[in-house]
Amino acid sequence: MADLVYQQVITDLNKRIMADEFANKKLPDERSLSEQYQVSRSSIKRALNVLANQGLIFKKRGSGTFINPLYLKNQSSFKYEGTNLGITDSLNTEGAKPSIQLLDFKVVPASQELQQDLFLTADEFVYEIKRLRLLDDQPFMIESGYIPIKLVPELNRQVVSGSIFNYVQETLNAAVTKSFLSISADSSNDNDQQLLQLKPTEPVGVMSGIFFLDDGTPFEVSNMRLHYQYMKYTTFVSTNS
Amino acid sequence: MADLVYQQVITDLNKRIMADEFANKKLPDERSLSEQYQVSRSSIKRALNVLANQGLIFKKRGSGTFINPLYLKNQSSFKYEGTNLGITDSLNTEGAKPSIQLLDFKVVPASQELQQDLFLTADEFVYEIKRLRLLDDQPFMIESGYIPIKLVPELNRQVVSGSIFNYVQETLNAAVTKSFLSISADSSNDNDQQLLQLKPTEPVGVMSGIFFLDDGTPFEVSNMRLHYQYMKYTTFVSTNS
DNA sequence: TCGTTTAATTGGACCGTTCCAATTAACAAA
DNA sequence: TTTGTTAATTGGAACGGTCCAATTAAACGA
Repeated sequence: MADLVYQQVITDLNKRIMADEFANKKLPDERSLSEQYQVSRSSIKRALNVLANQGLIFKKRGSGTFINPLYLKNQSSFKYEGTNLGITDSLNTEGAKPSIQLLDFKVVPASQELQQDLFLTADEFVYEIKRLRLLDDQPFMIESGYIPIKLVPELNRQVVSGSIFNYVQETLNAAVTKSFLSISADSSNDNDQQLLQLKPTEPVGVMSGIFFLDDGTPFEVSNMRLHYQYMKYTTFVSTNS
Repeated sequence: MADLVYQQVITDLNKRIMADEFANKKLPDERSLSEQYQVSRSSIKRALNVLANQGLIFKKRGSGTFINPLYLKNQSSFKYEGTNLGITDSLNTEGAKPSIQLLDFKVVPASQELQQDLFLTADEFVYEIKRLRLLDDQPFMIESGYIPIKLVPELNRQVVSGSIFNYVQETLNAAVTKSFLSISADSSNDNDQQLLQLKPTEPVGVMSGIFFLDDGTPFEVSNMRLHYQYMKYTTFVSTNS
């Protein structure tokens, strides 16, 4: 994680910024940083671009590079800081203990939509995994996942009761690092209300998507219905990537 | 938009991919592309990186660059394709005519939170702009925006009844290109139900954030409550940016 | 003092190269 | 044919350089 030059620069600059080392909210110019870190200006630029895309700094040609004082307020329920995109590692638990309750686990034929999303033919099968996720015994997410059996032939109840992505990373040596993610809202249905302890007027947040392995293989189609108070997705949007 | 070398490569590759020119789902290697386009491999890499971060292609060292066949399904309510992040230009209207109904427009002292988010002092003022957005006369979003008066001293009811970001872009020559965005869900309150024509059990999607000018100046704090059927935020998440 | 012109600063785009790591293909040996 | 080794392919990281554009600072003249 930290053997790359530009990654090291990122890490160090992050520290220095958080330590308020740049009191005037302005970073040294790129040529000076290049000198300081004894790396090429290209690597400095690469590091600064990453930070800029996170909203931590703003760059202004002719003027300089400035720290965004509002970066701190950026606290989401999801962090995406681990080595994969699994909920287990991405969730901002804030001290609460996460747990998983397995609701259902079986093998079913791939529906038409699943065939399309997971590159399967009509005669192939998928695991159907329904789980309830909790934080300190408070349920907050109903998760329905579909994974081709051919990708993980040896999935069992025990594995599925824990972090599937971490299991895959250890056994198959393939990380789940990318996904299409769609976020929406919906009224709670009877099942939601019962499992998530919601009143009929209280809604759920919906996060659904397709998760990919690093090589682009679609690994899982997932549908997550969250207690509305637990869904907060925060991001930094920039048009000039 | 298209005078930059790597942008041109992006545009052209996009076309070729959409035209299904690469039937085997594999792009030429970077060195060949460099030759084809008569640009450096660095520029090719830059272009491919953008496409990879959009989820359009996957790159695999030693193997090649491959097209993601699932990219098409990626249709969001929001596109972020214009020159700024305004709703007016970002909304996927699908043929419906967008309109704005001005609910309230006044100048108020900046609250403590607004002072912090917009870099204001206690004696400064902000516009408070409440608007209802519609698509073909169907209301779908209640928008509450707060903009420092010092940034746009001449805002009036007519401007505020249209696209504020476009107005700013034309008059101040400053584009709104970046924002922190937070997405969540909430039960609908009386006001929501009345304005958005919702039943008590039907929820709203909430999108709130801070919008910045290109130079990093916080321009607007916005709170948007959407009819739940109109909120669909789709994105591509990748851990190795 | 004020406004204008000129120079210095600073990030942006792009080039072309070197070395490397992961993967795949080719080849040779059993 | 199968298996193990070697070579070629392909993307990744990093360097260091050129030229440019936006901005700011300095110098200058009225």
